Amino acid sequence: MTAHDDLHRRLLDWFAVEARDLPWRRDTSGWSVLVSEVMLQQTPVSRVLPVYEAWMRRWPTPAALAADSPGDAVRAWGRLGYPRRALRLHQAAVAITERHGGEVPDEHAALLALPGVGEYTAAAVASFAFGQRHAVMDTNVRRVFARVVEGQAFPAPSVTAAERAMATSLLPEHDAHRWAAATMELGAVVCSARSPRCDACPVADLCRWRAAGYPEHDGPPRRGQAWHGTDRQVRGRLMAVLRESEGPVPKAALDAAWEDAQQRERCLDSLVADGLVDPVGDGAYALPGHGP
DNA sequence: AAAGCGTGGTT
DNA sequence: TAACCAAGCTT
Repeated sequence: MTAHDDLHRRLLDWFAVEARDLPWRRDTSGWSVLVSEVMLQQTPVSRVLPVYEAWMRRWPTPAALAADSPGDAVRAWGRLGYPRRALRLHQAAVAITERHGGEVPDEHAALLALPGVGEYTAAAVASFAFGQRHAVMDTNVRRVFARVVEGQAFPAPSVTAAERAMATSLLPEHDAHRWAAATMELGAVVCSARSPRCDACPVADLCRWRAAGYPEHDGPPRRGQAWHGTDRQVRGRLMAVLRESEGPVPKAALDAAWEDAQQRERCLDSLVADGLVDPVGDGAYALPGHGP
């Protein structure tokens, strides 16, 4: 019986009782898990739920999504944010249909090769859909390990080699996928960034951060993202106009979305370059249609 | 490898 | 209220 075994058992027992009943935990097919993971990138569960339900009803398989246009995906994405994720999920559906016979691949490397799938998402799908053993390191897991294991308030800005080695060494031999889900869940509902609920934590007495008296974060400043007046805000305005319209919109409709013409044009150009907007002629613009 | 990329709820 | 935060990825 090692210290790790104790940590594992407590978190797994806690998770068995406290796990939220989420739709992507009921339907753990590769497609369900992939869709949910992409939607959850930088986006809270509460906002993903309704979009996820509608999405899976409309496109129950990768082939179904691949058969519709990228613009349909972007419109269905609604206000989840980062609409390039919708584009990449559509591209992933096309790749899965063409290269993998319509089945979400179960190999980490094949998952990683899909558009919009990075290290975290590949590990998450391999774990949650296919029961494999991977270090799944999202913002929740990283914060939990930083606190419980390292005694620090927050992890480094990006994953370090040492951090990955530590997470890998903590992986249990069995039930690693459940361990991944449990540590994520703890970070999401108990060991939160702003106000951790240590009174409800199953491993509070093992936590080095707690034992050290909750020292403040001492690393490089955690940078927030500017918003007002940025290109991101302008791009969001332009996309909202296109999303809310059935078909193509005249340039004038986009011009009304932002005062500064130079910035507006730059953003429109960047959206076209990103494939999120199609110039359809006669000065009109639309969400991307089917390819040529 | 640092910076860009949406949106809205919480503090 | 401004700042922070949310199951990251890409270039």
